[in-house]
Amino acid sequence: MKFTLGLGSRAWRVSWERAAAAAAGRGAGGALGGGAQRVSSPRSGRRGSRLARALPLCLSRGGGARALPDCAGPSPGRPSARQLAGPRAMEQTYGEVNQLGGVFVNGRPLPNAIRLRIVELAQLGIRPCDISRQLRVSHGCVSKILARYNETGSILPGAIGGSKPRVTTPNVVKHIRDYKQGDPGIFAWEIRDRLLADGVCDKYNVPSVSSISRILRNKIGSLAQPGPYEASKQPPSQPALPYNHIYQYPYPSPVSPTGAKMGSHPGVPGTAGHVGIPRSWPSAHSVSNILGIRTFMEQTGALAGSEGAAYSPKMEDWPGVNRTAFPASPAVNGLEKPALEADIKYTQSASGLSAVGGFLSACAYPASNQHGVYSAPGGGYLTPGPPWPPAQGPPLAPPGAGVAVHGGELAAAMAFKHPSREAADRKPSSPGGKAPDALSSLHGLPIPASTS
DNA sequence: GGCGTTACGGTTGAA
DNA sequence: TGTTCAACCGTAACG
Repeated sequence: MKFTLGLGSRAWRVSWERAAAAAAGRGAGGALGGGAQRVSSPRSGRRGSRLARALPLCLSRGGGARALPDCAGPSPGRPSARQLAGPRAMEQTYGEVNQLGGVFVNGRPLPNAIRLRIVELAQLGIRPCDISRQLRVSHGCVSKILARYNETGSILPGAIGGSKPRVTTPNVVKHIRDYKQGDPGIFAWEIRDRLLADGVCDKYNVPSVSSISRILRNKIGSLAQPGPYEASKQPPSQPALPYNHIYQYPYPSPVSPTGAKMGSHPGVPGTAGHVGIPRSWPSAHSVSNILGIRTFMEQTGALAGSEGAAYSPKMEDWPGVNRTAFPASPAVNGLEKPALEADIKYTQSASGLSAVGGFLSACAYPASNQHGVYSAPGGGYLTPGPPWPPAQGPPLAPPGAGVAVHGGELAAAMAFKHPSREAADRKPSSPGGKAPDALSSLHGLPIPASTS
């Protein structure tokens, strides 16, 4: 059995048997805890011992999974799908399987649905190690996502690629020059203070002293004449705080979903009035943010399974996710439709490997859709093991329903998670203990006791 | 056994 | 158009 994964224009074919075998090889129970064989090696050689490298997802013509011999070779850098050549290159595209049996795409973020699920389970009081096993995501990743969420309130990955917007805009350079001309003996730190005082920059985009010094040295130099850079490139109406919408990147209050709902649908400018947090660059989107948008989308019927061809299937193309898109769409109120589609489309089978068929039927997404990459492995993220979900409760992700949480439910459940939450709120002191009542009804999921 | 940290190979997109 | 660079990613392993 196979399924096709899509990553942008790349097609990823993944053998489900490979994933299943990778999981089964580490214990029939599915959970790593008991049967997992930890691949242990000295740190110096750990890269060469990566199971993911040894067990790439390969697909032969006959449908049987096999490991490409060259995948485990000593050559630096495992060949990527793009690098494969030959008559069967089109067939031998693959993702990777981690030690837990989960499928991931190296270099690419986990799907939002998984990220959301991680946060959700953590807030249910499930320990990160259990989350890791259940979702088949490495514990480092779980830890990372939770840490990020606790820090920023965002479950989304940071902006990948691109460059940070320059803080030394022509306007800033102009002001620096003015300051220097007005007071040739001014220090860089004084210029910095004046940039702040005059509102040319704020604390998030003010150039560093070293940058100012560099500007003074390189761009302003003798102070005699404005450089061609400033003269020719300065826009006629440079905003005083060109990157404020970036640097004061806010995330909405979980208790005010209204703004989120009406937030940053593509083309709809985001609303202000959020609390800026001192994080300079990466994007952030709160869970409630996403859910708010989801609710909005649900209300508008946009989630009725439409493909939304108008939106890029690439997560980085989502405004607010992609660094590039920040200026065009603040997206401060959450994900746009593509992000929602990512969650919606990322279906997971609660019954895991035993329900591959059902999963596949629910995963009829175009291969060109990147989220299809995760839509398939999504099932792999779920432990096929017996105790999850508990038999007495509804599954975490009913087949066909996907991992996408119902916006209203999770929004309510997440509402307690205020951005300014304290560390004490991060995790229950006793993982197996009671979760807040608001959470205990989330998805109707009973809070499982600690498995250890 | 759980978890924070980090090296590593990979992807991405602006310059 | 192709390359470089610096951001990010998740995994695996260490401690």
